[in-house]
Amino acid sequence: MASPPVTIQKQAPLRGGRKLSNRGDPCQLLQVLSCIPDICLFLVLSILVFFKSSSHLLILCEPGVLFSVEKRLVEEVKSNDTLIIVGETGSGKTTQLPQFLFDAGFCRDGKTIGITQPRRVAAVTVAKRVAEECGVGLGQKVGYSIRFDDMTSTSTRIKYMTDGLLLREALLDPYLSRYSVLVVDEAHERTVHTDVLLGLLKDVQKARLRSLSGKESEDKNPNINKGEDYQPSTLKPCQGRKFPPLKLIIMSASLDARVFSEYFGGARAVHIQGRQHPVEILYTLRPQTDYLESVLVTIFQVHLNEGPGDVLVFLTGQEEIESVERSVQDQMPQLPEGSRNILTCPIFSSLPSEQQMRVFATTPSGFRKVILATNIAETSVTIPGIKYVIDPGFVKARSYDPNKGMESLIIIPTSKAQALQRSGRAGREAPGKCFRLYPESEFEKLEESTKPEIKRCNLSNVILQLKALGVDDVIGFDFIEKPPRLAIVKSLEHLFLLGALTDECKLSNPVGHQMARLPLDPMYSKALIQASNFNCLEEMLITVAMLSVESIFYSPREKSEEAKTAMKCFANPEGDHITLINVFRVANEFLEKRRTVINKEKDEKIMRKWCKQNFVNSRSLRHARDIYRQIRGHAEQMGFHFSSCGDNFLQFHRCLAASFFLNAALRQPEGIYRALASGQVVRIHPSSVLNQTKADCVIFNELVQTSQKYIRNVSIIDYLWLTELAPQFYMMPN
DNA sequence: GAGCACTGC
Repeated sequence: MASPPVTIQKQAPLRGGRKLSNRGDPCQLLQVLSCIPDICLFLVLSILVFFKSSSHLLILCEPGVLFSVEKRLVEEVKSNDTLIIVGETGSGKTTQLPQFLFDAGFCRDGKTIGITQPRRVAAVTVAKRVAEECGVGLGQKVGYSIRFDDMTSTSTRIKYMTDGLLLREALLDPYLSRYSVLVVDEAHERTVHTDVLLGLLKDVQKARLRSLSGKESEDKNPNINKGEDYQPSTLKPCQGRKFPPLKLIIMSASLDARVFSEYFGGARAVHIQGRQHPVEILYTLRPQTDYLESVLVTIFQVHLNEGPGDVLVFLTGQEEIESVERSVQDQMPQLPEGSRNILTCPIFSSLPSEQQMRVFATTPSGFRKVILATNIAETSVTIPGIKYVIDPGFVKARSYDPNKGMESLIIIPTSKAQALQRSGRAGREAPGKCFRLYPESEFEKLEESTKPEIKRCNLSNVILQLKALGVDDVIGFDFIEKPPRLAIVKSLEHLFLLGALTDECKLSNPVGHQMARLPLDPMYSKALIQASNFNCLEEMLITVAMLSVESIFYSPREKSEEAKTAMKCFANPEGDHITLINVFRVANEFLEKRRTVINKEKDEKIMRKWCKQNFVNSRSLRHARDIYRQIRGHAEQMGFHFSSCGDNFLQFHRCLAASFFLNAALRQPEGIYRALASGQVVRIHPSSVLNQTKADCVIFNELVQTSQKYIRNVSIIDYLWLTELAPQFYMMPN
């Protein structure tokens, strides 16, 4: 296991893309290659100088010619309905552009400029900064709106929000009539929400134009010559209302603006130069057989041979992070005296937040921080002080098999865009270095960009949303990239079996419409609707909220026995669903008993303490409580019949069967289970309370392939209920 | 008897 600490000789950084073989290096691990041609270096430097004296955006129009951008950008927006802006990180596009547009009068008549972000934290932090820059209180002229947290008012004119939230808004206001401009930021990340939003906005833009020209009726009239490139809007007609044109701005960090430009009919694209410092890229000479070993060697090489600065290492998951951390600790004593000053710092999303915060603490003097991160550090979290990035070139990615209805997590090579994003993390404050642990020839073979999420996920929710927006032909919908046809068909089938769609594939009334209104997985929405009929709405509200979050139980390796004992207090022999209800109820009772007045911060503290004692993940529980409150509000608005089954869970279990019938599994002679819908052989996940019990028939909520095919969140049901409660799927032979 | 990247409504 032990790998000898490696000494390497220091090499002069090169410019101009020349390669050096590192003769004389016994390890021959690394080879230097600069990615920054001299001309670029010059440009970046000249801009840096300019930035010192002005906070304005810069636009690069012709080589070497710099314009102050405000006027120019506003002109571009005025003369183009759709504009693509390619801006590097640090260009200030997200904070500056909306202010320019506001000043240029785009908020006249009480209209709003909306800016979408893929992540909640980005929406909040950018809004705060812009409010500060404008010298206004947050929630006045500048505000943000994200799920569970709305900081806007009637006077808000610059509104930052998550893209998912804007999609929800479109359900209530299909023409997004309050917005004069919509800016889709970070479009290159291609999340499901961004992709659906782009398709929707393109449609809204067309429909608004048509509302002005009074040609709305043409869509419905077969006698009008519609020309070759005629594409009717799929939105519901706007019934004589007139809408001003919608300005669309797509902002992307990647260099392939072409995809977006082509999608929007050859829309104009402009580039904005950023403030990124140059990063030197280094590759290995040969492919590495064991990338974790290479990571270790490189960490020590950087530590022994490079100047001061913290190191960021990209790994694929918790297990790798913990293993590398152990190895670094084990081998540190072999380093020369005076060099045993590495401080390792893990960060991944399921790590409790107090421990995550360690990466932001200033490195004690005389130490070098080595941050071991998943791709949470790629976009979600920006860590200061990073000068060196070590990138083995792998990522754990979700993939989805529509045929089997199964998700799996697989380790795959990163894309070029991802590798670029990772290396950029070394150049945020000063010039840096990125060590890619593969040869340059391998880099050339990587995919240009990461496969858009919409091509590798379950589409049921997307399709339900589109149907609710009035898009009936989802297969024909103008996606920027079409998801696999099979995935669409399977999801349509799925929604039909849940009763959300009619035989004509239209949204059913009221079930389909109700399901679309609930911000939940369609199967969970269906469970809530069913629950009214089974007199257990209260219990089902808790259940779907708890099922909608990351795992509730937290079990650190070193305290797994204690965690197991703690979990037993909540366990119910009927299954995981009641067990989750127990956790929610006990936590709630504890809080009710402890609190005197309602004080949000104090409540949180009490909850965190309770969670720690009971090995419950406090972040997950808080999230579940938020979802519970939100969904309860929706259920009240929709006039659901509120009821509780108390401790008589028979009806609750029948309701589980009636809702999750597509996820039923039967026990086989050998103690394994067979999933009825797909015929796959599965096992009950060891974290389930039903693990090692012998129920004949169970329903489950998740089927995940890891080392085996596991079902998670499992409860016992009676086999006969399936034919009784879901005859559309389990027809009895006559 | 396992272990799961990251988001979002």
